[in-house]
Amino acid sequence: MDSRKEQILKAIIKEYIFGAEPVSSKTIVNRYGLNVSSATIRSEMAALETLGYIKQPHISSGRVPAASGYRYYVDYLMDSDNILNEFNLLDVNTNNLKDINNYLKEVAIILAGLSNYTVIITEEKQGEDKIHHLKLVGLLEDKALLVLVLSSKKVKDYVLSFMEKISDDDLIKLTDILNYHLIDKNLDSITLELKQEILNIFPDSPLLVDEIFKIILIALNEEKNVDFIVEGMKNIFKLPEFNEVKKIESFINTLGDQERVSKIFDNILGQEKGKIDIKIGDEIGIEELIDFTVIATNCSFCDGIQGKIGIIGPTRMFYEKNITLLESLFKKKEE
Amino acid sequence: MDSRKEQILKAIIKEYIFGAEPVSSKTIVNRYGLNVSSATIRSEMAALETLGYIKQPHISSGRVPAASGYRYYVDYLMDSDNILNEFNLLDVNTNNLKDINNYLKEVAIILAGLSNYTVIITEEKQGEDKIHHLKLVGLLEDKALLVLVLSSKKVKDYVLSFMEKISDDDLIKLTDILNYHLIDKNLDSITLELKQEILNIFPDSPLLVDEIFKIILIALNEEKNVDFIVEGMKNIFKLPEFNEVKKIESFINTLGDQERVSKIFDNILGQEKGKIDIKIGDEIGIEELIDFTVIATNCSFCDGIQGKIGIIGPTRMFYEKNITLLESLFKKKEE
DNA sequence: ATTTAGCACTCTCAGACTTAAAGTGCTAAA
DNA sequence: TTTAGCACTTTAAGTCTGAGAGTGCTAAAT
Repeated sequence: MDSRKEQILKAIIKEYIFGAEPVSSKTIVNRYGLNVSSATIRSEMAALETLGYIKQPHISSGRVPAASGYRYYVDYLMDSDNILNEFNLLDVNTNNLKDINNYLKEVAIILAGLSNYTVIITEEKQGEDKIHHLKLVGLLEDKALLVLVLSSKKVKDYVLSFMEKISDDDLIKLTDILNYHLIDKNLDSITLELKQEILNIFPDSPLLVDEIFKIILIALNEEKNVDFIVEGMKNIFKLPEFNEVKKIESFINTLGDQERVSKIFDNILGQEKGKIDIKIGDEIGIEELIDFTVIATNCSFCDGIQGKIGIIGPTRMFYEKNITLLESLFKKKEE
Repeated sequence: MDSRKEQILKAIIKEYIFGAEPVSSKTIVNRYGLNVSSATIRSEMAALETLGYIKQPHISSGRVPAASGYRYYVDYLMDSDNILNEFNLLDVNTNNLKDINNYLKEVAIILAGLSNYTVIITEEKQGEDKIHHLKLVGLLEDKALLVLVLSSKKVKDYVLSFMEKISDDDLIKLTDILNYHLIDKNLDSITLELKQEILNIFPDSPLLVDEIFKIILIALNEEKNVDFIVEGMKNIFKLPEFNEVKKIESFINTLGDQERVSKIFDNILGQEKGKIDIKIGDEIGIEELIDFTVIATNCSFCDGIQGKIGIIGPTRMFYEKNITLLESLFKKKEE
C-alpha cells in the first residue's frame, strides 16, 4: 500500500460514507484533486480491488468500500475528530438516580440523538449478589416497604400490602429476625428450611414472611438477568441503503433478541474502561448485522455501576464522530 | 340494507380480514354458498358500493371493505367469540409490583403476543399529588433512602448519598422536621421560603436538604407526566398491506410520539371501566393511522391504579378476538 | 321483478425490449 | 508511468405485450 493508494482508499471511503453511492474515478479526481487523470485512478482502483479493500456492486459501476477497506481505514487512515470534545452527556438528570435503568435509558436516548444511529446500553451484573441487610419500614396502616441492601451496594425495595394488622413493634422484631438469618445469604442459600426456621420464631404473620421470601428470591434473581436498553432504532429509516422492508425487519428483530445482541459486547468483556472496540461487518459475529458496524466501550456510571455502551450503525459510519462521542463520555466519567 | 346485502358485506369483510386481498363475486359464491350466481352478487356489490360500505382499489378488481363497512360490521354483524374466555393475563408476575411500569410492560408484551398487534398501555394520572408523609431510612454509612408516600398512596423512593457523616439520630430529627413542614404540600407549595425555614431549624446538612427538595420536586412532577408503554410494534411486519418502508416508518414514528398517541384514548376519557371503545380509520383522529383500528378500554391494575389499554392493528383486524381479549382482561380484574 | 349466462371491457402483473447514462478496462501513444 | 480515447457492460426507466382476473351491462330466462 503506497501512499497514493491510501489516499485513494481514504477518498473512496469518505465519499461513500457521505453519499452511500458507488464512487467513480472521476468523482475522486474532481473532489480530491490528486493531480492525476481518472485513468490513473482507475488502475489504482483495480489494484485496491485486488487487495480486497474495495469492490464493485457490478462490473461497470463505481467502487464501494469492502469490510477490510473500512478496517484499514479505521486502523491506519482515520483523522481524529476534535470537534466534539465538549460533551456534557452525563449531566443528564443526575438527580434522580434511584432507578439506574431510567438513567441509562436517558443516556441512550441522548446518544442515539447525537449519533443518529442505534445505541445499546447494558448494565454489567457482577457475579452473585448477597443480602447485605434489609429493613421493613411502615408506611400506611396496611403497607410497609421492604428495603433490600445488596452486597453490591444496590438498593432495591418493594411495597408490601398486609392482610392482617401488623404493629410497628412487630415490624422491628421481624426486621431483626430476618436480618439475623438472611444477612450474607445468596440465591441458593435461601431455602425452605430457612423460611421454616423464621416462621418458628415469628409465627404471627406467615403470609407476610412468605411474601418477603418470594420477593427476595425475585430480587436476587433479577440481579442475575442482564437486560439491554436499545434506543434509536428508528434512525435506520434515515439510511438509504436500508430502504427495504426485509432489511428493516431483520434489524429490528435482531436488536430485539437479547441473546444475539449480547454478542455485540463480546470483545470488551473484561477489557479496561475507556477502550474503544470497533467491529465491522462480520466481525460482529451476527449474521443479520453483516452490513453494520459496532463501536463499543466499557463505562462506569453513577454509584460505581459498571456498564457497556455500543453504537450500532451502517459500516459506512461516521467513525471519527462516533468514536469521539464514546471517548468523551468516558472522559467525563473519569474526571 | 336487506339481509342478503348484510350477508354479502359480512362475507367480504371476513374474507378480507383473513386474506388481505380484494374479494371477488366468485369467491363469495364459492365459499359462502348463498345460492345465487356471481352476477347477482355483483349487482349487490355495486349497491353496497353506492352505500359506501365497500370500494374497489381499481375499476376491474374485487371489493375491499371501506371504513364505514367495518363500522357497520362492528355495530351490527359481528359474531361474538367465546373461545378466549379463559385468559389469566393478570397472573403475570404479580409478586413484584413495586414498579408499576414493569408490570404494565409485561401485560403489554403478553397482550401484544396474544393479539399479534401493537399494544399501548398508559397509567392514568389523577390530578395533583401531595406528600402524605415521608421517611428517611439509613442504609449504609454514606447512604439513606428517602421514602415518599403520596396522597394517591403511591410510594416512591430515592437513594441519597451523603458527603458529610449523618447520624441515625439526625436522620430521625430531620425526618420529623420534614414531615412537620411538608405533609399535604403539593408541587406549587414547595417553595424556596419553605426550604429556608427548614434550613433554619436544621442547619447541619444544607446540601442534604437541598438534595431532598430537588428530589421531591422531581417526584411530584413525575406524577404529572403520563407516559406510554408501547409493545409489539414489530407485529406490523406480519401484515402484507404494510409491506412498504414508508408505511412502517410512519407507523413507528407516530407511535413514538406521545402527543399523537394520547389521542388514541380520547373517547374513553372519563368512561366507566370495561367499556370497549372501537375507533376505525379516521375515527382515531390521527392522519398517519388512517389504515388502523384501535380497540381501547379503561382498566384498573393492582393497588387501584387506573390505566388505559389499547390494541392497535389494521382496519382488517380480527375484531371479535381482540374485543374478547380486552373484555376478559377487564373481567379478571373485577373478580 | 329477479336472476343469470355471456361477453366486452378494464386493469394489473410480469416479462421482453429499447435507449440513455454512467462507469469501467484496455490499448496505444505521450 | 500516465493519459486520451473508445469499446464494452450494466443499470434504470420507459414502452409494449399478452395472460389473467374481475367487473358491468345486456338480453334472455324464471
